[in-house]
Amino acid sequence: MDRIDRELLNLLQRDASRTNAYMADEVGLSPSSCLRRIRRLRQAGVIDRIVAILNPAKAGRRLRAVVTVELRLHGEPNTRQFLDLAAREEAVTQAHAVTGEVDAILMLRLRDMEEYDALCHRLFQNRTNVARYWTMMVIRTAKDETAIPLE
Amino acid sequence: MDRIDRELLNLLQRDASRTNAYMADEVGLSPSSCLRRIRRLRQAGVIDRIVAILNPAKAGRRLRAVVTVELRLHGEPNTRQFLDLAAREEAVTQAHAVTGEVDAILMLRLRDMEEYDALCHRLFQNRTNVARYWTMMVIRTAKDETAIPLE
DNA sequence: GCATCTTTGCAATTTTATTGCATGCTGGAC
DNA sequence: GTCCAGCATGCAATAAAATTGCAAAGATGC
Repeated sequence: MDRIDRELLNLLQRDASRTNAYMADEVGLSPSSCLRRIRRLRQAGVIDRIVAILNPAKAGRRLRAVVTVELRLHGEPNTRQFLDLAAREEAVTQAHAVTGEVDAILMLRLRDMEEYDALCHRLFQNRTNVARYWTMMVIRTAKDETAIPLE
Repeated sequence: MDRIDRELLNLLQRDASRTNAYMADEVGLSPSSCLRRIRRLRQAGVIDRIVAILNPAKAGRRLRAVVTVELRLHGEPNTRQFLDLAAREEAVTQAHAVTGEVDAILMLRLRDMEEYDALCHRLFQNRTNVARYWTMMVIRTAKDETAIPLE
């Protein structure tokens, strides 16, 4: 993982649709060397995957929300069980166990409030292990970056 | 945006590194038709970009945190100012204005607690418009999906 | 039902990725 | 400092993939 690898990763994190020749030129390598480095980074698992990022507005998922969740029964197996339940939901894009006043935090992508309502019923009502939850609807997003900063 | 477009988008959201011929076969189209659809989806902005998703652990950003922020002065211009400040930070991967008990929420990717400490000083200390903030360190991530669910 | 505009598949062409191989560089042992 | 082993590199050839023109099929509006 030298300087060139980091440059390549940064390029790929911004736009992975460019040709190998372009990126080779960008980092000052021959196409073959560049390709072999990228392949190595993939096989080593540094690059997890290459994906298309959609425009949420044009894909019909306009609403975004963050939900913090306090569980009734805390501790590992209970938290895990709740997270697994949440992870199965399409609208849940991220599900984390966290430190602090709450036990878990969910990021949602919703079509409308109807979907939110239905989701709440499935995840937070009676039978589940949820004591309380707080929903924050996203008003405006100033930054939304998939790239991980490399030193 | 018919069934085939949605299938293509779903394929691309999971793995955009496959060949056009493979995806054409997957959705039952000829390579040329498939390519033209994908190009159209890109030009229409439905596909925003194609990016590499790195493995955070192997890229040296092991810590993840969610920070909720209550501002001293609420309202549009103040919120915007804070978000813009936060967005300029490398470690901030997401910055949202939200409804609820707090005004903003930040998602962080950190190398270590030292970086967290430095970030807090820059974003939350004295001169800034922050009244209080609550940090939730991510213990475990059960789901972390970039794909947007398409009906 | 007809004319028009769009999408499709095929085949040819162009571009891009991939590989073998010889060379050069790097770091460690002595 | 010198030698050696192990990699990374660039070049050129090859294989694979993307891209385009064109004619036919399909959808849309009147």
